[in-house]
Amino acid sequence: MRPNKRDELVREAMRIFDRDGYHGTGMDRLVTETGISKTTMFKHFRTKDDLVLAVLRYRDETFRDWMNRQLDRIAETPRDRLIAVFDLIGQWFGEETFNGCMFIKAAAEFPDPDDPIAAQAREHKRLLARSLEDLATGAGAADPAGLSRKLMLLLEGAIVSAHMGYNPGAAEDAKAAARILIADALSDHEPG
Amino acid sequence: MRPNKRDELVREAMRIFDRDGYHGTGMDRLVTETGISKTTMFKHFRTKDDLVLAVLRYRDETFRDWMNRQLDRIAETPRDRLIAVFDLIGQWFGEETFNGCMFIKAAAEFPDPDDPIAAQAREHKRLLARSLEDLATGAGAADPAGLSRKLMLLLEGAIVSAHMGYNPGAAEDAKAAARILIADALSDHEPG
DNA sequence: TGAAAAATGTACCGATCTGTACATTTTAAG
DNA sequence: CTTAAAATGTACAGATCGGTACATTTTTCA
Repeated sequence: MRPNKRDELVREAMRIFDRDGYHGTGMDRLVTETGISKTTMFKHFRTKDDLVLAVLRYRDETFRDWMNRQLDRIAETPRDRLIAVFDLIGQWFGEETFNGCMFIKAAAEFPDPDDPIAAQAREHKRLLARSLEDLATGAGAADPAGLSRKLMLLLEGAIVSAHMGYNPGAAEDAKAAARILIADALSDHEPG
Repeated sequence: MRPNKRDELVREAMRIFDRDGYHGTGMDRLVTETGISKTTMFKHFRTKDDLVLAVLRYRDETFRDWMNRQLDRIAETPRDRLIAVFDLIGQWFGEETFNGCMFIKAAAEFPDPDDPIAAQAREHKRLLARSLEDLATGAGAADPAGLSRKLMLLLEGAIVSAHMGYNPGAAEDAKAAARILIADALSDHEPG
């Protein structure tokens, strides 16, 4: 049980930051809600920003891991996996604790693009886009990077629409749109 | 000069909130940067949240007004206007002060969906979606609401991608995707 | 069992937060 | 010019912010 409280703190802080926001969550609140002492927190993390960064790294890891594993499980072909992405986010949106994307919200709360937190958020999205691009390549798209970027737009848009609460069927809409874009990208017509 | 300082405050606060975030901007900072006294601020707005709300209302008004006027100016048909939306956001992304969408960021910083600030953000998006739906109806789409929701996904996705800085060509990607979705929505095939 | 490491509780620091009190000055309009 | 409204400056209240000091207790592991 070497770094035990540390991991526990990261997991709990993730939950609380996601629910209440980064600036909206004070260290004292973390103490009372996790039961972990402030002394311990600042022994593991020099600053609150360091904790936020660790939370985002953990979130990136678990989220992409979950998505990749689920995709492998529920869909066979790269093309089907590209579409299944939108089933997964629909499932995510349906969770009681769903409160939008922690990286989009981090970008909103830490406006300086040079801030390591903003950089980590950007990197998470890059990695997601890379995964989609690999699937698009496997599906035989003529321009896999272009298809990936378009599908990322749908993904981000669905997350934001669902989070803001003005489109409860955002995942289904995104899936329908994705089908159209994928069909277009896999057809052999001339671009233009 | 009845409500003069009030309007000036709202305009300046919009700029500063957009740049530094809502929780990231203290009232004292607003005082030093706008030159307006704190006494005056709290005479016009009972709380900071009231000021945030006024800022969002002003932003909603000016943004949608700008978009509608520009659309009328640069495109003739409803179909062309639906596409021109993505030229406009590309123009917006290119502004030096571009820092994402104030409503998406408000939703990120004020997580309670019953908060009037979150409600105002939601309402702004509903109004935008309504505008797109009207254009889709004018363009002869079989399912204008559905097309509007899909285009909103692209719009939100482009804003987020551009803001987070991982896709500098987000507006162009969104425009290309929009062309495909619009063509599909205006064709007379059976829906799948 | 004993020693090192980890975690705790409390009390505190200076800074910043939203918001107020109040007396004074500036501005606008008749 | 007068008068009322608007805006200002200062000073402050009470709470919370991130972060630290330090002595004590708990846990781990050999």
